[in-house]
Amino acid sequence: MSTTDGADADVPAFRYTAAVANEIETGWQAHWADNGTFDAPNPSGPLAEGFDRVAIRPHAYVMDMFPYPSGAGLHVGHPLGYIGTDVFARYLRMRGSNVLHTMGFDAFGLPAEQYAVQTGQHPATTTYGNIEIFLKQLRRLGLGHDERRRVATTDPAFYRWTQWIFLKIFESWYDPIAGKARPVSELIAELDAGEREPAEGTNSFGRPWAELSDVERRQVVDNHRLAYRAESTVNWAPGLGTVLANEEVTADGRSERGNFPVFKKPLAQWMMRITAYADRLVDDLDKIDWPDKVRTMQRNWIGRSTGAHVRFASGGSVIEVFTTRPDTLFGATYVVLAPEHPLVDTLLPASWPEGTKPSWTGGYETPAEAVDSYRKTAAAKSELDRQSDGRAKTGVFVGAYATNPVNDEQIPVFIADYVLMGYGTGAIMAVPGQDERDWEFAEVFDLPIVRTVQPSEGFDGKAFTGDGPAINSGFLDGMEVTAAKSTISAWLEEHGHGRGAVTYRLRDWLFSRQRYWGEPFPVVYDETGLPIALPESMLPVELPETDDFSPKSFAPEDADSTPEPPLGRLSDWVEVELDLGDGPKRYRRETNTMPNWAGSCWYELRYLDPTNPDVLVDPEVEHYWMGPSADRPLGGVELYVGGVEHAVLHLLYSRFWHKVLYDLGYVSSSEPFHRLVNQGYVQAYAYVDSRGAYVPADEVEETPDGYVWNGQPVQREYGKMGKSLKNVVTPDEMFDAYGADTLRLFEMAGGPLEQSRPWDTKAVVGPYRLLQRIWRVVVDENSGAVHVSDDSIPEELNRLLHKTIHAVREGYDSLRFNTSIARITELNNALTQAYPHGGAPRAVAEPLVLMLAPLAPHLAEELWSRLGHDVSLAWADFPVADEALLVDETIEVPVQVNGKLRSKIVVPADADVAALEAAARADERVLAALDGRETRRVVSVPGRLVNFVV
RNA sequence: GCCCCUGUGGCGGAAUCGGUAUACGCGAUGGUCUCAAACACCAUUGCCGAAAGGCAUGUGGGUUCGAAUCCCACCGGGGGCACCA
Repeated sequence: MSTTDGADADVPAFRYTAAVANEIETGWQAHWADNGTFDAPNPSGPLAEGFDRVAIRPHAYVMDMFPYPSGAGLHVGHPLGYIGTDVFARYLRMRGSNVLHTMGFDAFGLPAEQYAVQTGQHPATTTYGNIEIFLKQLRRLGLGHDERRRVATTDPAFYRWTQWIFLKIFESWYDPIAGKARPVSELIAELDAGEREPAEGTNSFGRPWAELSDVERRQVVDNHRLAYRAESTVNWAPGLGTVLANEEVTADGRSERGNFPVFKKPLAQWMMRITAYADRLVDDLDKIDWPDKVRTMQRNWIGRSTGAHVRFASGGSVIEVFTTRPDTLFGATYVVLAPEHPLVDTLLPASWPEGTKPSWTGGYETPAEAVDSYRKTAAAKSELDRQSDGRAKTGVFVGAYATNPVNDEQIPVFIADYVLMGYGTGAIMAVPGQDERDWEFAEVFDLPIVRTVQPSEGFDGKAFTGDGPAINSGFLDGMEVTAAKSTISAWLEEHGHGRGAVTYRLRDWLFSRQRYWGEPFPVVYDETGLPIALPESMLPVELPETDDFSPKSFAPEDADSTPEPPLGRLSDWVEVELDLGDGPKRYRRETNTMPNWAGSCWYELRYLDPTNPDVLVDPEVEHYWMGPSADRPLGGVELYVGGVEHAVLHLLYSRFWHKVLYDLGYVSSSEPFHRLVNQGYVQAYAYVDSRGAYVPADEVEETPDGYVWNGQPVQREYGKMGKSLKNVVTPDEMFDAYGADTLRLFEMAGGPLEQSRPWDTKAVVGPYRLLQRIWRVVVDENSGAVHVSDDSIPEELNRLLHKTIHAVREGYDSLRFNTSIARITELNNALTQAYPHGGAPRAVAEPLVLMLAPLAPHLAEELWSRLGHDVSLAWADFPVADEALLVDETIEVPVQVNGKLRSKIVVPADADVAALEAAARADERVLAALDGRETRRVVSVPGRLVNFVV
């Protein structure tokens, strides 16, 4: 690293060097901490001190996605977003807002536990050690956090409330009529009063509520809960030793963490009824200020499809299918069920009916054998197999026919693995004429194909999925798709053959994990085996101390293994005697723990009121910071910055929890994060030698012949920053070489926050020079004296100052800090040109320092103080541009001939259309370009340009 | 395959109300300072051309007095989804 050394004899004694920067920075960091500079007062409660000072101000909540405190510490890519929110928060504060900006730690979860297992230390020890390292690095960046509000999800005082929220969710059900969550106690009261019967699918006992036993009633109620235990097909990753949520499994059937194979396995697990919120989660996306990309991903993930259920009679049974194209019903030439569909067994005849095509039977003697064999093959197929066989359509006839309700045609019923039990009704009506998958299947099994939509002219494909008039469709003929859909839906309903229906791709959220390092469930089981919520007074249920915290994992491919929660080994903890109101009794504790997403589902609320022992957040405090407003109709955090990788994980789960809390009346906002920005990634070059091995990137030199390391040529690659690529640059290196302000400025100068950019250490000198030059405007490098003057500002410079203020504010407002930096640089360049030996007017120097403050706060504070101010500039007023000075008296206007630039003329700023044209016509270069030709048209736009068309 | 984003000098990027393309920075080149180097400072720097001028925002078309910006098609890069009926 070649940079200046403050002790170097040739360098002026008072130049801004890395050593000076370090001294200034640690000094101001201590000052801020000692004075609570960034403490944001709450309207009430323990953090209310000083609120009267800010009560009439606007307020803003600016937040980062909190980090996972890994053992590796930070590299220069990590703080990009943290610096961005800090700059914005500091700017808003200087614009007069009470700004809440803080940081916490998301510290439960797999990586912390794996790191602990590897190092043989308890996860608590490693986690809190890592948090210390992170805090040191974050502090050194000069982030203006309200440190009183810091939380860690692993702190019992924090997860007490994670457990409390779980209990609220457990004690709630979704009332589809009210369209919101309500307490289970109200459900029970309504059931007891006979005002309501159990919801469809929740009562498997075949008797009404009034005739059920107590235990049966408990089960019926449990089936309504938003947090419930259910036996269902879940994602089991033996290599991790835990089950996973759908969102944590990649498209090729592996775990997102660790890349282990994931198997579908029926297991009893805790689920969260996020599907009850599917509509609201989709609809509210339109009312929040998020990137389209993330909103699209959430919409796709939820996968709402509007269509209809249609009933096909088959023997004595009814097959209900879901379709988004009820208008194509006349073209339904067969029906397909998922192989696991429960109706299949009742449909099976003893033998193949007359006329069964040999290719439909799979070569088996009876339908039962054929179905049995097909099911086995399908079940043995992994996700990977399914993809690798090119999705060739397979299936088998079940030996039964169904009646198409619209034309009474008898159509065959198949099972095939291209129909999924988990979606819709697990059954489809196949319309090969309008569906590509159905077409392929029809070709394989030689099934009839009927077009019911007239393909557009020139269409030469197979299935036609576009819009067009209905054909071969009886009373629908001639209608366009939309009209045909509503007509047939009405017909189906009228004749009792179906009704409009909506289905979702979203599945309920698998909420239990077989890990030690997570929040214990506040749940016990009695002799019935049904869960019982512990009372609030027993919270937190603390994670028991143990050395035996390693997960029980298995060979990654061992699909037959079964999860074993580590807490299950602690029998003294699991078996417990409690008095839950009916005298002391023995109970068994729940031994699963919550997934690492739990804490991050609500931490934005705890920041607001981090020490409140009575409620998770004081409603007045929540309403002040997050309540709905004109700008934020659903409320929520003003700005939330984090990586796009959480688009359907954290950001979906936290919206769900927030909506439950909203329904139950604990918060006034119905969305947690009003505005979301995904910061880009800092990427880095890596270098490989001729054998393909990575060489240390910081030792590679660029020569005219290419890149060279240790005398040998190497190839440049581009990728993530990381140990394995030997290209990590740490903030600490940058602090040593340049100081934190230079690093902050450099990270923000690289482009808009959303944009990924390559790290280029040698470009860091740019911002470093800028800071040196700003320093030099205020401080004499040789004497150390402040050398600004009290002279008045020359007219031209004053106009530049105010234009700069205007542009810099625009940059800050729109999170395009790179443009703010460019304008600050321009102003400073003008100053150093005009006053090369000092003497710049204080009236320019001071606003310059203030404008720089959000980006390079330490240097700005230092200069501000040297300029004679004895109070931190953190709350100083951001400079305001004088509108009158934004427009010049004369302006330069381009003149074009036929759209080509031919000259520029200087005219009064208020020159009108005619004056502008006259001035242009008087210009010699314009005359030459016109060359005496007649102008056919003249476009004269005041303040913009003149264009002659000849 | 479908959907979304994106393409501007050697590099990061400005210019998004359709109105002077390339602000600002890095790098490069020349200079000042220095015994020398580094640092710092000053100047030049889209391409072709001696100049006049011409050509340039992935490619090809279109709309327009005028297009990096709007429309169509194609090509390249990144991301998401992937038998979801």
